[in-house]
Amino acid sequence: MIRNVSAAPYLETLNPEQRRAVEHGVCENDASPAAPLLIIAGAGSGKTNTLAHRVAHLIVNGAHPHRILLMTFSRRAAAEMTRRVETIARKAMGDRAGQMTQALRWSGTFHAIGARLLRDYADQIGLDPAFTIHDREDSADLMNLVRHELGFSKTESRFPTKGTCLSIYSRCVNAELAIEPVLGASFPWCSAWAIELKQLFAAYVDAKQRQNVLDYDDLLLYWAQAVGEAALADDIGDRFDHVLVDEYQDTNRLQASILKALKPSGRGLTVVGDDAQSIYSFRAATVRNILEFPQAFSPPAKIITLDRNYRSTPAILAAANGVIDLASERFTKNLWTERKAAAPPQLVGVRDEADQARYIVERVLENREGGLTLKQQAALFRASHHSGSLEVELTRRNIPFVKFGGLKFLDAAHIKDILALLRFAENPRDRVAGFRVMLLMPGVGPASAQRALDFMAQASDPIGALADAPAPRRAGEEWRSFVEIVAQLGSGRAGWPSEIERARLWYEPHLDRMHEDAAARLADLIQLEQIASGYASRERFLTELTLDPPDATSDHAGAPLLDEDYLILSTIHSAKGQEWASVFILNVVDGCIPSDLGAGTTAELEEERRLLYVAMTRAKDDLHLVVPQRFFTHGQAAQGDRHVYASRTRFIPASLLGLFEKTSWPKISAETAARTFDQSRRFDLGSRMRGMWR
DNA sequence: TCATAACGCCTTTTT
DNA sequence: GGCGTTATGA
Repeated sequence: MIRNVSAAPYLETLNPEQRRAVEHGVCENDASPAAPLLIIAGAGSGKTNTLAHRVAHLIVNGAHPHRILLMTFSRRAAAEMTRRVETIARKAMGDRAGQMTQALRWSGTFHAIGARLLRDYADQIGLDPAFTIHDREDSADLMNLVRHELGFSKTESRFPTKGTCLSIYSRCVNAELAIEPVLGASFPWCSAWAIELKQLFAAYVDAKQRQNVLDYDDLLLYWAQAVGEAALADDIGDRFDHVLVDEYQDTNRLQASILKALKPSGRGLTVVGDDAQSIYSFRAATVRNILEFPQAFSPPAKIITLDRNYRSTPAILAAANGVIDLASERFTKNLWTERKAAAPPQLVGVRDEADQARYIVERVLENREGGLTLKQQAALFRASHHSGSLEVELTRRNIPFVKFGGLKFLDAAHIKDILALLRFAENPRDRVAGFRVMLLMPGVGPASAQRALDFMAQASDPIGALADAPAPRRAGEEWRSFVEIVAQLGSGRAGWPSEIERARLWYEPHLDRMHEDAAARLADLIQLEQIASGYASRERFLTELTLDPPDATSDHAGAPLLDEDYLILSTIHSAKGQEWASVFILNVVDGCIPSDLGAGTTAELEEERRLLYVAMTRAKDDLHLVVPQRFFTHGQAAQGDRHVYASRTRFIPASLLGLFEKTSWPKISAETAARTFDQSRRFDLGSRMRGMWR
C-alpha cells in the first residue's frame, strides 16, 4: 500500500524514529492489527507524545477507540494520554471526530482494567460481581488474622510478620514463582518456614474467597487465570484490536503472561519502556520483560529506539549519562540532544537538613522572581520522610506545596474507618472491614467482633443476620445503632452519595471520642464526601479509590486548589514520567541514595543507581543535587547537638565531579568546604537514622 | 473471659 | 503514629 504523507500533517512534528513508531503497521485507512512493536524510549525522548500519536493515528485510520486497550502506570498518566490523543485526533479528523467524545474507554492501570474486566466476567469465573478490593493494609490485616488462626503468631522462634508474609505471597504471585525460590532469592531469613507459609497462603486464599474480596495481586492473577482458559481468552482478547502498554520496564511476569494470553501472536501489541528507568523491582517488576519481548513472538517484535532527548540541557544530560554509564549492566545507549549548552548541574554542599531546606526555598523563590512558576519546579527525594524539614520551612515561609508519594490521605485512620463502614455495607462478608468498624465502638473488642462476624458468615443474608447476631454485652445502645446503619447502607435506599454522609453522621461521635484533633479530621471527611460525589455509585467510588488514591496529603491546612500555584514535592518513584524546568534532589548522600536498606545486593544497588538517574533526567533547565553534611540525630533535647556525618552518594564518584559545578551554601571558608567533600570518611548513616527513633 | 491502657520497638519505594 | 506485648480492671 502507498503511504500518503500529505494525509497526515499532524505527524510532521515527529522525528523520523518517532514517526516510524507511530506508523508501524498502519496504512492509510487500514488500522488492522500489525506485528508486535517494542519502542525503547529513553528519558525525555517524547515517549508519551509518540504513544499518543500512535493511538491517534490508529483511530484516524479507522481503529475504533473502544477497541483499544491502553495500559499505563498510573491514572494520572492515563488521563494525560487520553487528553493528548483526543487533541491530536481532533486536529486530524475535524468533524469526523464525533466518535472521540468518550474515546478511550479502556485506558488505565493494569489493576484498574483487571477490576473492570473481572466484574464483567464475574459470573463466568465464579466471582460475586459485588466483590470488594483490599488495599495493601487490608490484605496485611487479613493475612494477620489467618496467621493467628493457624497459631503461627505464637511459634517458638519468630514467624515472619504479616507484612513480610504478604510480601512473600505477593512476590510469588507477581513473579510467577514457587515459594522456595522466592524465599531463597529474596527472603533467605524466612527459608525455614516454607511449609508453614504454604499453609498460611492456602488459608489466606481460602479466606479471601469466602469473604468475596480480592487483593491487588488477585486483580492480575484472576485476569491471568481467566485468559488461561481458551474460550475466555478469545472472548476477552477479541474485545481489543490494539493493546498498548506504557512503562513496560516496570511490569512483572504476571503482567507479561496476561499480555501474551490476550494476544498470543503479538499482533496489535505495542509496548514502550526504558530499561535504564526500571525502578520497581521491589514489586517484582523485571527488565527481562522488555528484553525478551521481541523473541516472545513469531515473527519477533519490531524494535524502534528513541534516543534523542528533548527535555534536558546537554550538561544535565551529560551528568545523567555519566551516572548511568557506571551501571554494571546496560542495554540501551546514551541519550543525545541538540539543545543549546548551558550551565552544568549543581552539586551543592550544605551544612545540614535545615540548611538544605533553606537553600531550596531560597532558590525556588529566586526562580519565581525570574518568571518560573512554582509548579515548574520540584523537590525530589528517595523516601517520603526526607522532605520533613523542607515542609516545615515551606510552611513557615508560606509557600504552597503539594506532596506526591508516601503517606496518602487514605491512610489516615478516620478515612479508613469511614471507608470500612461503606465497604462492609457493600460486601458484608468482608471481615477486615467489619472487624475494623465494630472495634470503633467502646465495649466491643476482638472477641465479640469475631463472634458477630462468624454468625453473619453462616447466614445466606449476612446483613439480615447481623440484627440477630449476639450483641456484645458491654456495647449497649451503640450496637443497635450500628446494626441500623449497616442495614440502611446495605439496602441502598439513601442512594449515592448521600450514603457517605449518613456513614459520617454515625461515625462522628466515635471520631470525637477517639481523637483530640477531631475537628481537623472531620474536615478531611467532608473533603472525602466532596470526592465521593464525583462517582456514580458506591462500588465505583470504593474500587477507584482503592486502586487510585488521591496522591496529595492533607496535612498542610487547606490543600491548594488546582488553579493555584504550588511547589511539587515528590518521591522519586512518584516522579516517574514527569518533568520540571527546575529540579532539586534532596539528600544525595550514601544512606539515602542509595538507601541503606537498598544497598544489600548488587541488583538492589543498581536499582538505586537508576533511581538517581530517573531523578536527574526529570530536569529540563536546572538541576541541583543537594548534599547535607550533617544529620542531627533525634531523641535528644530540642537544642541538642548530636549529629552524624554523611558523604556524597557513591553514584557520583570523583571521576564524575567534572560534570558538575561544586558549590556550597551558604558560602563558607575553603577549609570547611574541603571537609564537606571529604570522601575518606565513611559512616553508617542509615543505621543511625533509624536510631533516631530509638 | 474479655476489653483496654500502657509500654517498648520500628518506620523505602507503590498498584 | 502503628504494632505487638503485657499488666490491669470489669
